[in-house]
Amino acid sequence: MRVTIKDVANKAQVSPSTVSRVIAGNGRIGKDTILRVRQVLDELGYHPHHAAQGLAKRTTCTLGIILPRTPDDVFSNFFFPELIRGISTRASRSGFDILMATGSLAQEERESLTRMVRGGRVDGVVLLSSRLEDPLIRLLEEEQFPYVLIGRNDYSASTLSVDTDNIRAAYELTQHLIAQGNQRIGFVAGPANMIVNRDRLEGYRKAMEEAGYPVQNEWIIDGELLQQSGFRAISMLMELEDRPTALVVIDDGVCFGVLRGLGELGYHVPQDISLAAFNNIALSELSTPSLTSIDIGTYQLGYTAAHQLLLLLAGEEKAKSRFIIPHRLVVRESSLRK
Amino acid sequence: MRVTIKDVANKAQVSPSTVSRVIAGNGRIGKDTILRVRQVLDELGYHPHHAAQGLAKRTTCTLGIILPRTPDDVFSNFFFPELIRGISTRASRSGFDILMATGSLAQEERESLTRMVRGGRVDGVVLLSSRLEDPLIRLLEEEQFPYVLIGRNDYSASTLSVDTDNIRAAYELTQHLIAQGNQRIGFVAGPANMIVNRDRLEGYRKAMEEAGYPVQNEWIIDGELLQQSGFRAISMLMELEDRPTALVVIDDGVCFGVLRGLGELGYHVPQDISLAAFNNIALSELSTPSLTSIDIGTYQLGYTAAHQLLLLLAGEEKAKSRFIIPHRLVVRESSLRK
DNA sequence: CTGAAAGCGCTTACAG
DNA sequence: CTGAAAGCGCTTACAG
Repeated sequence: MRVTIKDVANKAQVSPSTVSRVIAGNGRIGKDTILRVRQVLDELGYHPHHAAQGLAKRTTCTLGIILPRTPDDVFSNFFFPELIRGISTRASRSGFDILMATGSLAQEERESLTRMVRGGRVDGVVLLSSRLEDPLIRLLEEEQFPYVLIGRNDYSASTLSVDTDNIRAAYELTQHLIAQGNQRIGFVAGPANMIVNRDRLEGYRKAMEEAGYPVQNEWIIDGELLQQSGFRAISMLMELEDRPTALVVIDDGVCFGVLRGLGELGYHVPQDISLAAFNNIALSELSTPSLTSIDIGTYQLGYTAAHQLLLLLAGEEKAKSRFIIPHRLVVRESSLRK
Repeated sequence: MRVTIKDVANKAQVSPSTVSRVIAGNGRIGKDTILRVRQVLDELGYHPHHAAQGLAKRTTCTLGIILPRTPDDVFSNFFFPELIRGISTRASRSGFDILMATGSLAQEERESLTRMVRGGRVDGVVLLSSRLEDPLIRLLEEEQFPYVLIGRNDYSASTLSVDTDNIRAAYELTQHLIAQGNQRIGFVAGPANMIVNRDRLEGYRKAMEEAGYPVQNEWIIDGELLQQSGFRAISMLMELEDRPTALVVIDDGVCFGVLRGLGELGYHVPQDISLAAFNNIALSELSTPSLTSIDIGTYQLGYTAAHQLLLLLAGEEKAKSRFIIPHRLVVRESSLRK
C-alpha cells in the first residue's frame, strides 16, 4: 500500500539506511547514489511516515494549542482566530503543524493537555491566555514541558511569554478619554480570574487616580452580565445620579453589546456617552459609530509566540523570556468629543 | 525518562503484552493481574505514547483541517471559528484531536494537505469549503483518502458532504425582501469560484424570476471590491437611475462593510435601502441596525461533518452521503419595511 | 561511502 | 490466561 523507505531501497538497490541518509541530506553519500535514490524517490512518490519518523527521532514537529472553552460565550473571543492564524503561519514556516484540542470543562481542558503532552503528541505548547493560578500552566511546569504563554503569569517569573503591556494600554486608553474632556469614566470588566482583565482594570484605575478623578464602584460593571441579564446592567449604570460620560470596555466584542444596549435605551454614542475598547477586531472599524480601540497586534502576538517557542525548541538560548508586543491606540468615532 | 509499557511490565511482573492488553481492555486477563497492572499504571502515571501506538495500530485518532487562506480577507470568514468549534467538539468526544495546517498560497495549501495525508498524520480530513474544480478535493480523491466536505461538490457525486441548501436559503431570503415590498433587489456577491457563492446567487435569481422581477446586471456587485476600492462600488450602485431598494448580501461580514459604506454616503438602513445577509454570525444581532440573516447552523454543520466522517472511519455504512443542515431565516431590523 | 543491527514504544497474531 | 516474537516505518551509532 504505502510506499516505504524499504520499497525505495529495493528499487534503488541500496539499503534503507542509505535512503534515509539521502532524504536527511546529511552523511556522506556517493554522488551517483544520491542521484539514483532521488530518482526512485520521485518515481515512487515517497513520503515519510510522520509517526515512524517521530518515534525514531523523538520529535513531532507539532505545536499544541487548547481551544479556549467558550460554549456560548459570544463575546470577547473574536480575536482568537487571528491569534491562531499568527501562530499557525509561523509554525508552518518551520514545517510545524498545529494540534488543537478542546475542552468544554476545566477538567476536560486538563485532560486534553495531558494527552498532548504525556502522549508525546507535540513538541511544545502555546497557551492562548492565562488565568490566576492557571492549572494548565501548573501542569506544564510540573512536566517541565516547553511552552510559551500569550499573556502574563502569576506563577513563575521565568516563563517564556509574549504579551501586551495591558496596564499601560488601559492607562493610555483612559487618558485618551480624559483628554476628550471626560472626568467620570466607567469600566466594563471581564472575568476577574483572567490576568489580562485585571491588568486592564489596573491601568484604568491608575490613569484615573493620576488625573485626580475618583472612581465609583458602581461605575465598574461586569461585562458577563450583559449576556445573561440583557442590558439591565447598562440601564442601571445610566440611571445613576452621577453617571459616567465615558466607558472603557474590556473588549470590542463586549463593546458591541454595550453599544447595542445603549441604543435600545435611547442613548447615542458618542453624544451621550463615549466608548473605548480593546483588541481592535476587524469589525470595530465597520460599526456605526466606529469603535475606538487599542490595537494589540493580535496576529503579531501569535506569530511571535510561535517564533519564540520554536527558538526554545531549537535549543537557542534567549536573552530574555518576556516579550512585549507594542500596542497602538486607534481613535475612531465612539470616543470623540461630542 | 518517559514511563513506557516496559517499565510498567517490569514493576508489575508481567510481560509488556499483558500490560497492553490490560490497557486496551480486551483479551482475557486474570482478575488479579488486571488489578495489579492497573495499580502500577497509576503509580507510575503511565500514558501511552501516541506515535508508537499509531504506528502499531495504523491509526492516528486525528482529523485534519486546512485553515482557509485569508491573509487579510477580513470579510466572509467570521464563521470559520464556529465551524471549527463544532468539528473539534465532536472529534473530542471520540478522543480525536484536530491537526490544523495553513497555506497562504494555493500551492502551500496542497503541500500541507499532502503532508497530512501521505505522512499518515490524520485518519480523515474535513474540508471547510469547496471551490470549483477544487484541487484539494482532487488530491483526496486520488489518494482515496477519507474526507468530508462542508459544502457542495462539482467533482464526484458520491462525496460525503454536509451542507446548507444555499439555493433554497437565498431563495427564501430574497422572497422575504420581496414580501417586504421590494421589487428591485440587488446582490452583493462573493468570489465566483466558491460553490456556496454560486448557489446563493442562483437562489436569488430564481426568486426574482419567479416573482417576475427583472434583475439588472448593474445590481450585482462584487463584495471583494468593497475592500479594495473603498465604497466606490456601493456609491455607483446607489447612483443608478433605477437603484435597488434592497440588497441580498453574501455574508454578514461583507454586510457590515456595506452598512458602513451606505452610512458614509448618507443613506439609512432600512429606510433608504434594505439589507439581508447570510450566516448569522454573533455580531449580526448586535449591530445597529441589527442584521436580517440566514442562520445556517454553523456549529451544527461542523459537528455533523465530524460526526459523519467519524462514522465513515469506524466503517459504518451510511445510507446517504449528503446531509443538509436546516437553515432558518432570522428577521431583524435591516430588512423590515420602512 | 555504505550496510547490518538495534532501537523508538507500542500491538497482535501465534503458541501454549 | 499469558508470554515471546515479529512488526509498524523510520533513524542512527557502530563497523568496515
